[in-house]
Amino acid sequence: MSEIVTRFAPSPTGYLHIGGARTALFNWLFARGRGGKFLLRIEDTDRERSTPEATAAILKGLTWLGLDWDGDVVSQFDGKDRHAEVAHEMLARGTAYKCFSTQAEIEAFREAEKARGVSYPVFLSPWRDADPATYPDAPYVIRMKAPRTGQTVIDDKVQGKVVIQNPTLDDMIVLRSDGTPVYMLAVVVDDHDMGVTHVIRGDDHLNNAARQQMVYDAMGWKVPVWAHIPLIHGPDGKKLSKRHGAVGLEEYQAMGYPAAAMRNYLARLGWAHGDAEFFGDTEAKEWFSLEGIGRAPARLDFKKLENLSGQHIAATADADLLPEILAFFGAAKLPEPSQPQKDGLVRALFSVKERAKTFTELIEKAHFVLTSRPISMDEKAAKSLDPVSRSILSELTPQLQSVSWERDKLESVVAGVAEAHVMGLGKVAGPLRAALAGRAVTPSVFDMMLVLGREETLARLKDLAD
RNA sequence: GGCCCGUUCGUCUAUCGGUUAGGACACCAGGUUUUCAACCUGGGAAGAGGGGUUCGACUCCCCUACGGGCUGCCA
Repeated sequence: MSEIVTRFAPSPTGYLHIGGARTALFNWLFARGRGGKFLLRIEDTDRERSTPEATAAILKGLTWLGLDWDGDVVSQFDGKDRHAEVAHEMLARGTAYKCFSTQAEIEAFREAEKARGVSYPVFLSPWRDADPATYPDAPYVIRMKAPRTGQTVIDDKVQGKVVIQNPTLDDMIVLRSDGTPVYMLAVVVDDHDMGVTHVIRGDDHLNNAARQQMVYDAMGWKVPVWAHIPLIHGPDGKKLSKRHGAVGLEEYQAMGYPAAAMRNYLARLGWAHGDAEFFGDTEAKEWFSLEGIGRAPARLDFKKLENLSGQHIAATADADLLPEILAFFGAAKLPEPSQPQKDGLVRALFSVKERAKTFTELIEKAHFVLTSRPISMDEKAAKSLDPVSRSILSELTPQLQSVSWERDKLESVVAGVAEAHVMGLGKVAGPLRAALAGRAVTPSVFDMMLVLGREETLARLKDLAD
């Protein structure tokens, strides 16, 4: 058994689409789990729509997602001479021919057929079997001489055997009149030349596979294993589009989802391994198989993503979490934290990582170490600091001055004050929370005091008294 | 229009002819609780519809409905 080679081949027409990211992930998991290679090729043969910025965005997205590719990024456009060469080889083999029909002629043919009630006009070029002696001195395209009868069977690992009737397919153009290759030819040539053994891609290419398989056959090349995966839909079940919100992968990073959670979630979208829900790369690589891919399109479910995200944040070691959080600041276009803020974050991490579902939530809860005196109060915090509460806090202050700065000691001091006023701990914790963080949603007040230290804690309480 | 693909709880899915159709997220109720989150207990919730095949169909076949894809000298 030879080595497995997969590839991801996006068009550089914008950002990295979330569906594309999943396709890339599947290819990556399949190759990496079997000691194979995962290649990256940019399908930039459409010069008008391809931009270097888009290519950069795709590489950036893949890098963030943690999908590393083997070798250099291949530009499909760079292979245009090779593609043309193959087209001419097909010509020489008699599996392709020059077609001098103009676009206007073809258009007119389609119009006429439709007017006659033919719903799907198949253009049959008059040049298919023409005598070269009759060739005019005019621009021409090279068309593949596709089989006119019989059927083409795509043996797909996800969709099963898909049968296409050959007469429904016209002789597709492989080389345009300006000598540039068409995508359908370029993919096949590139996949063959790159040694791709498994083509895992969106099922919008399922029909294309038939024509591509014809090219493989025409050139006498080995057909790769096909696996056409269903597309991802929006939460409403419709095709994913911008109105659904996040379609670009970078938006997910900006929303504060860790890459590991994205990999986990995306892997489970349209693929399953029994009841496994929460897992890391090691398991995913080991478990991933083409057989486990579902046949129906899956919808995006942000609630589930969020849940997985929270689990991953909680399960990640502090040391690994920090660089990700710092990268998040950049992705979310937040000002880079200062050194003291970073230090505070490190000390506070234990108190926030298990209660944050995203990095956005995490830094919101870590606000108490990111802010500095005087603490500004949000509305809810200000509301909890009524005169009664303030006076209770002022009673607390002297006791905190002398207590040993340990969690259980702090707890008993605060509980003691609450008891003295015949109230629950919550009645004291609320205002205390506000005093320390200026917010109503924070980690445990005791954790905050521990992180802040005696001096800062007292200073924040004292600010309130003034 | 034609061709191709799909259809299990609200969502992601398990099941690969014989199960009380399982899990996860979400939701509801209760518990725990210093806020949030987490956690514990319990609950409601599914095989699109119709025909076959079979001793027996969510699983196999056909039809319908619905959804998606393709139908370019785009990728």
